[in-house]
Amino acid sequence: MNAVMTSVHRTETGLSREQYAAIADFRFQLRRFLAFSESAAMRAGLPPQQHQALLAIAGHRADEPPSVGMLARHLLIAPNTAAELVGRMEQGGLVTKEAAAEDRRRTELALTPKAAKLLRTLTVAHLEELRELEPALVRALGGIGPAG
Amino acid sequence: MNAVMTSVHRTETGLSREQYAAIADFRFQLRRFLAFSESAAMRAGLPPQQHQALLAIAGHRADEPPSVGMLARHLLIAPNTAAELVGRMEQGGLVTKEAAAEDRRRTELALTPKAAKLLRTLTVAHLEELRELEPALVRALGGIGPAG
DNA sequence: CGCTCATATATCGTATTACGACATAATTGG
DNA sequence: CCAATTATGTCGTAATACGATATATGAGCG
Repeated sequence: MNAVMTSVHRTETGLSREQYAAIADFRFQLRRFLAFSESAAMRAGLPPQQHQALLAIAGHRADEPPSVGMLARHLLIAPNTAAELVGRMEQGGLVTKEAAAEDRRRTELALTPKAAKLLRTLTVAHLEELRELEPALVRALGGIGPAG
Repeated sequence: MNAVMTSVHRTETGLSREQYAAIADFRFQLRRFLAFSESAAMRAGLPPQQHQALLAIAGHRADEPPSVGMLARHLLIAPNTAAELVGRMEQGGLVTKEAAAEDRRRTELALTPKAAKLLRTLTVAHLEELRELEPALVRALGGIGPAG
């Protein structure tokens, strides 16, 4: 809104209660979306992180075929954690593992039909929910930067 | 749903690889921010959820004074989980508890000076980081709704 | 008023999962 | 071919959220 610093309730530290409230609200909106996502995944019978893994595999860029390490980078988890996650997903019949042809250290991943179907259902629900939550998210984000 | 279906690479299920990639990218951007936030909190000596609790308390709306239940609602956790969280924060010297005057079932919370200082530092860092990440977040969000 | 029900918080045992430390296999670079 | 690096896998541990349960307080009502 205004270029200069004219917000009310500024404390001695340079941070106003409004700024705390703006960030808190943004985090609340994030939690709302994440809670929806977790709930939807669990209702579909998937631990949330396995849903994220399926999404990362399905949405992988062509230059980086799905692998354990690719999952670790995309999900921002340690490589050994990704290996454990993939192990659970294989047990659940969601992915298949196969040593890569060029570099046999790498384990390439593929979704099973079961996983593809689950992910499709979840994604439809997420697209709808995101279109509903987007305004609140953008508004919350906007309340942080310029407005102060 | 949508009026016309014209996106490329549409699969037999009505979801394109681009849509999966768009949602995956949005989640990746969210994880980047959340990972920054967790890392910043840990570096400050705070478990991430305790940082969120401090933020919720500092940014509380005037009509709902900070309490265990208010935290549960704001952080989207069960009331007993919020009670445990507050217990850990009290042990850590971050909050003080006091039975509310009007309703002695409620436990009202207040930040200690130590917590206020930690939160201020963290918030400054978050404001800066959010201003940097905001474009990527908005772009990722925009890639979902209209573009399909 | 006394009783019952609902609400707010607290406690405890359990389950999930991410990590560090470590191990193994495969590739790379001399 | 050997040393270093990379990719994945295994195992024990730690953190924390939850369900079940308990206690205390408030609210409604005959």
